[in-house]
Amino acid sequence: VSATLADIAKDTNTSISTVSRVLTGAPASARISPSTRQKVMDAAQRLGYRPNLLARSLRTRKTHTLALIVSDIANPWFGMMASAMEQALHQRGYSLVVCNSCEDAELEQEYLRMLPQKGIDGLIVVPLATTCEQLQRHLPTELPVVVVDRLVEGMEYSIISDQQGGAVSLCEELSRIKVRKVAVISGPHEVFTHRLRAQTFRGHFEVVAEHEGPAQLETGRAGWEAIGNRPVEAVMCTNNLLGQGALEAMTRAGKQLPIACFDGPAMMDLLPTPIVSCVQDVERLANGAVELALGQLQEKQMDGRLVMPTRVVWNEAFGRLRGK
Amino acid sequence: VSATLADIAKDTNTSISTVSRVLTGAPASARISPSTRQKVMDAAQRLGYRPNLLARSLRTRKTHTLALIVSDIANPWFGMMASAMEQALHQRGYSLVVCNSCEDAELEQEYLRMLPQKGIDGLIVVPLATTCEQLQRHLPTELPVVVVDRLVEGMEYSIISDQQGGAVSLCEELSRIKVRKVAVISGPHEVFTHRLRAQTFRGHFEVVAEHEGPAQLETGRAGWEAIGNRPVEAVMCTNNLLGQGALEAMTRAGKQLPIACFDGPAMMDLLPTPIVSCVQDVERLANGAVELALGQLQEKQMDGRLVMPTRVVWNEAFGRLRGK
DNA sequence: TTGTACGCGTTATCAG
DNA sequence: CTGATAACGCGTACAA
Repeated sequence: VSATLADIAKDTNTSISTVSRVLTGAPASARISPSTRQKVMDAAQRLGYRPNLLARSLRTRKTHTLALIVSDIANPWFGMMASAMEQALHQRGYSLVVCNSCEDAELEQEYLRMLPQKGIDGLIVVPLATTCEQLQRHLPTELPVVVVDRLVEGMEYSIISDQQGGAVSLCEELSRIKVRKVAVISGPHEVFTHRLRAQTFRGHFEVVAEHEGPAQLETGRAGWEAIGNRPVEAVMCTNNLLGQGALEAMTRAGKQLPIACFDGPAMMDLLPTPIVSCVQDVERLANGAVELALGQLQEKQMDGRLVMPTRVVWNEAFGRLRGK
Repeated sequence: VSATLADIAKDTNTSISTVSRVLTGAPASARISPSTRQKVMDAAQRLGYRPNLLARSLRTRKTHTLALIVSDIANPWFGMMASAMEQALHQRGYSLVVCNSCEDAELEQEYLRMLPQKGIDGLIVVPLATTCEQLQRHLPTELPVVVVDRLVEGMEYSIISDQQGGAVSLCEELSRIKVRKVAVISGPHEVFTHRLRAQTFRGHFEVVAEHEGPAQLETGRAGWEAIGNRPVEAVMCTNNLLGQGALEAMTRAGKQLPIACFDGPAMMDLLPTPIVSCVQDVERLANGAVELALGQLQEKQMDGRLVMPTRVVWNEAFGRLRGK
């Protein structure tokens, strides 16, 4: 398809190695006569030479490609994360292949098995797997892995937000508006973030209704239904999708209870329902994860467990309740 | 890192070729003695053999990897598209690398140059480039390319939604509620979809205000501001982000003019503002694009220009205006 | 300063 | 049925 080193060597009456040296521009190319170098570079230009990165990767064992595994990149939160990662990576000459585990542990394992064979330099993952053993079973031990938004015992590199801090802030905001009894709608307890957030919620309020399920819109809706006519004063959700689902169902039922959730819905300012949200700094999470992954590649000494701050925001409706 | 064909050959006292034949399971493996085959498969199992797909790709010139270039995967619409594509691809044994062109023509060119070197089997792109020449300048002519959501003169394979049909439907809905004068907020006219949609809008209504800019939230907000106190009866936007931006600004200004847009905001049902939206079937677009890309790889005969239907939906507030 | 030769792990051709 | 052997395109000791 494209000219190869051999083509250029032939064209310039030199050897492949010389051409390689010139074109890789490495220190080796320092000791090369200006004349041949010029000759080679001209020919490369003229023949439209493009290095075959596959071949190079086979040789150097570096693909300059990372993989990202998340449950579903259609989730806007993961979309933002992936976007930020891709940009950070591209800037440093890396590509990103994305994988949807679809909340399916089997599928996740399949990716875990396949990706190393494809040759990736590192892996960033928001895992379903909860143990290091499950995660690394099929991975070469020397493959850099970064766990994002989860904490997995035994995994050295991870980056998360301050879950408890954020959850506590949410609780405080609800307390401030005199809430005592809440409903908690939560993602799977096996999942780090959901478990932590729900726990914190329980510690602060009297939980008169609780619903658990996949972290999806549908669970949020079902969660609202499950409340029935119990005397809840606010609804707390452990992520954005759950919050949105609960909000939908609640609105449809003509109610406007305050909602507290993580990474709350876009455009909440336009909604009449009081919403307070603890938002994670997705960009910092993404950049941090990239940093950790690439840092491992350069065997850099780093703090392996990063914790990012969160920020609590609320919409106007909540602001009115809250006063001042 | 992992066992190679050579390792297995050594272990079983056979040759690399035999091992390869057994393990690739191709028709060639039909003529292989059951005994050696068993021996080999056992050894492969025992040594934990994993084919090095890089080496295989170098040989076969197939990477089983496609690339997707979009302006920004953080845009939920692109997120959904990417997600659907990835799932369709994974099902057929392909991976997906995603690239954000960030609405930057230079960056797009950079990806166009780099991706073929990395070895991809095909490319799916929602291009900024508007001519075939710009698009294919750096691409090997034999690389399968599918253009999504745009029409580029000279590109054989593309998949779009029925823009005019959808735009007309939107107009009809507005007409039905007696709208005559509208504001049009549009993405760049160079971009196929924005141009077509805006044109159709202009053909149906008296446009008393028009604003053009990058297809971003900010442009939507600015678009609203630009209306000033002109007598508009509805706001028409050429995509989701613009619609959302306009909606925000309008709500903040305490107005509730009807909004018509494409791929309208999530959760519009919860909003008091009347919204009518023409939604594209992202999944079908995604699956169709994958079909077209993989079809080219198998040299399948296909209709190269697919047009998908759209669907008009509205929220309750709009429904009330509209009546039955 | 430059060229030769080998290896990365596969697939594919051609003898035997 | 099986085994050498030659690619694929590139990097790099080692030799000249």
